[in-house]
Amino acid sequence: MRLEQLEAFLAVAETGSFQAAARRCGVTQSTVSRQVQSLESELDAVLFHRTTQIKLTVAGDVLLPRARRISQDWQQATNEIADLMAGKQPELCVAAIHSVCAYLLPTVLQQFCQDYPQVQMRVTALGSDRALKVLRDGLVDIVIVMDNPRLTISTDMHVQTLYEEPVEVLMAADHPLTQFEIVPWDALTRYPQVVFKDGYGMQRLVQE
Amino acid sequence: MRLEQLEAFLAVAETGSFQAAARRCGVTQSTVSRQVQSLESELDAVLFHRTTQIKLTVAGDVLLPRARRISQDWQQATNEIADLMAGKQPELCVAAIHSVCAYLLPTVLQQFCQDYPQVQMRVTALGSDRALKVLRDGLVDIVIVMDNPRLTISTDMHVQTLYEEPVEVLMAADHPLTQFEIVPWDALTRYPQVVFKDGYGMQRLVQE
DNA sequence: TTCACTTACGAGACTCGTAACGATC
DNA sequence: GATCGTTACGAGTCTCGTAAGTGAA
Repeated sequence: MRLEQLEAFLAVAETGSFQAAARRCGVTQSTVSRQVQSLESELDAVLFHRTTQIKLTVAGDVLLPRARRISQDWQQATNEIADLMAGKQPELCVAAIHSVCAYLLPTVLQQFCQDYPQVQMRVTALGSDRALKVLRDGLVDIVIVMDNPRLTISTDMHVQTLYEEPVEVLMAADHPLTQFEIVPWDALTRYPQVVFKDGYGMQRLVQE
Repeated sequence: MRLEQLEAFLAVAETGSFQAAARRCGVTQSTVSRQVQSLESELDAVLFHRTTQIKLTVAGDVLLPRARRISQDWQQATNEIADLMAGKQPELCVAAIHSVCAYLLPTVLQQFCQDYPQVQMRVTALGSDRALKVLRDGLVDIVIVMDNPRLTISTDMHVQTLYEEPVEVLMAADHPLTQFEIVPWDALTRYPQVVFKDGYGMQRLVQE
């Protein structure tokens, strides 16, 4: 079944004439005629009494309401997706870790708001764990967090790597770790550290 | 939009795999792939994340429920019409004038019930006017009445001539009208007659 | 290498508009 | 004769399965 056949059928049913239907669909009468015929042969049923004035048969009568709903559903789906693509989604909720909110997001958001002025933006700064939870709960549309191997195996969300970032250690000038150009993890574990509290990606990273 | 494209989309969305979808639809994977691509290009939106495991995009998520309903609607329409054609209409209500009920219907009904044993028949004997009224009210599916020119111009019902029937005049052997081979209408009007009461086609015929 | 999706290709089917045809008024 | 639906025809498009290509694990 092709949608145009259904539209042709609807047009004929509603105008009561193949010619008028053809005008409405922007095609030739012969095309409308053939489209309706295709439909009829697919359903194996005559849909119209082709007398002087076109009238629906019983089968046509059965098809009419369903054809209407199918046409509407498709149109609605088309429109919604077109709106989605055009960025007319009414609201976009973003959660991101504090560092991203502070340094990365401002310029991006400015550009985004310029490109899609219709979209209401909502931005929240959250720790990685909490951000993932609200994403899973559907409270936000996207989150920007530190990479976490458990994410990539999760089946119900889509993960995309934005950029790589070196993790740096801040210490006193006479600290023993200054001997390293690149501090190994096991060396790091031998000294007391100041890190984020539980629920933050960095904390999880160091802990592991 | 073609229905098969929508079915392919649904199959992929529900099985999570193009291959499984192809098996379900009874076609090649490449066909499923192309059908989904057609849909995507028509909607101008990507419907699936084609990573290791197939996941719906936001657009795909929007389409899914509508696609389901369209598919169901079409299937239901198909089934209903097929049932209709197979004569599985649960009930057929017929109204006919008394003469037809007495002489014509019995053999026809017997044949019909043999051909379509699933159909519940309801037959009512009514005068022409009353029969037309119950037809218009949707209380019966078809009526068999005497021809009436006002019927053929009526827009909301379909009229089909079944057969022609001579109208005969019954009179005493010594009645003046016996002189005619065919009694003219204006001669008939000059004598008192016994006819049906109001609301019967014959009465209307004579009156006019 | 395997597995899964995409793409290239050629055969066949489909669809369209034009135009001829048929029926009805 | 005018109007309206159907049918024939040829050009162009689409769709399919097969088979080769591509990318990830």
